[in-house]
Amino acid sequence: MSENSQPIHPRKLEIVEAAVTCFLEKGYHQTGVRDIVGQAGISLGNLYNHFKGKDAILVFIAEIEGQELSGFVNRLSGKGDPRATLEWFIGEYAAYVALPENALLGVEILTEALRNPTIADVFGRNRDKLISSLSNCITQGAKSGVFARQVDPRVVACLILDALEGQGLRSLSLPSGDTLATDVISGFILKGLLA
Amino acid sequence: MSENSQPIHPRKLEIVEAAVTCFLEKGYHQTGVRDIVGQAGISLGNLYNHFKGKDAILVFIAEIEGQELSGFVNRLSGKGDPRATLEWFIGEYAAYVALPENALLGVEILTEALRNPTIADVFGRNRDKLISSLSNCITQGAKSGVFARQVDPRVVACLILDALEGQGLRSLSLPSGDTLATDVISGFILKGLLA
DNA sequence: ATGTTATGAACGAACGATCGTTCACTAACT
DNA sequence: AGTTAGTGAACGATCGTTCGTTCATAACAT
Repeated sequence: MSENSQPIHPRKLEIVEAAVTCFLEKGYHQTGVRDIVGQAGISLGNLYNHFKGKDAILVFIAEIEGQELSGFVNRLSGKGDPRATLEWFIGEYAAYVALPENALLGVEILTEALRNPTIADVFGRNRDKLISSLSNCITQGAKSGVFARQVDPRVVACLILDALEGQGLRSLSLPSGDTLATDVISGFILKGLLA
Repeated sequence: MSENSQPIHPRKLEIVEAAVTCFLEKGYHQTGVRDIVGQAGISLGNLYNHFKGKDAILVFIAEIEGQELSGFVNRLSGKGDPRATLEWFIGEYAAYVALPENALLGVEILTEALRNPTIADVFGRNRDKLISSLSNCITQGAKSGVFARQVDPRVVACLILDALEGQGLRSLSLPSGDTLATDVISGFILKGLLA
């Protein structure tokens, strides 16, 4: 992990924040660096004092996203009751990906990762940590007999993430956060998971 | 549905095919019209004799995708045994979205639909038909007692689609088509669905 | 049959706009 | 004096689109 050997320049965070705003509104490729510096209220050249280029901004954002996910990873890797942990995760992660910012940025990073190796690297590492810890939680539940033993827990973990993220993406087109859907998904997953 | 009142100009299909090739390789926004006409082996101006603009090509592709999905919709809406129909659907749709062309084009259209109303319209209609027919199949199964009655079949239908499409997208990074994963997903869904 | 007109596919130069990036320069603070 | 943050003009490239034009064929009139 890239430790904060030196605290991040505040201006750099301002730029990131402005970039996020633009990426959410127009998407990564539709956003020009001039949009970003305009939103940040700085000059064009100054952006390059803090970032090597446009790409580096998205990489930085992806890394931040990874840090945000570490909260989930830690709890999933903890020694708590697997079923309670999983139920907690589903609820919290559903809420997390239901935020437009997270849903939109997530899909933006995902699609960019399809063709941009640098992004793919960061994204892949973040995702692998999440899948592994979730998969591990399922396995722990199986060992204690609460969950059914899965042939491939990682596939189930992916299914859970896909379902929650898909719902998060879909909630963008809906008036308000549909908590009902989350309950339905949570119930369905638990039924499929319980021994 | 827009019936083929007049057969489509062969050249138009050549352009679409070239565009698909480019979109798969570079993505929609990263592809220039010059890339497309280069791939198609035609002149720049000629493209505009067949399409109003770059946007119209993607709309056309989305419409074709909708036609391809109608096979699934028809069978799901049929009167066959719900469980057999569902199992068939999962297998076939998993195979469908495991094709890189379909997986990549799908996510390309989805992300474009997030901000492009025209694309959102076509995409939304196609998706709604698929969700409705799948949801209907689940409901039929519940009526005949094979499936558990769902509070919201549409949410479950979305979950199924998300799981399959997510796996399809993930299979892009894998060496070969992972049929094991499909079986795992299929088993998990059925377990959650059966009465 | 022959000349005339109409059609529409095909072309590629050119347009104005915007792209990401660089660079020479200034201002401020060590 | 040296370092750092900041500026915006300028660069070459590329963007999607428009335009005037060519040309082979089709339709029609004589």
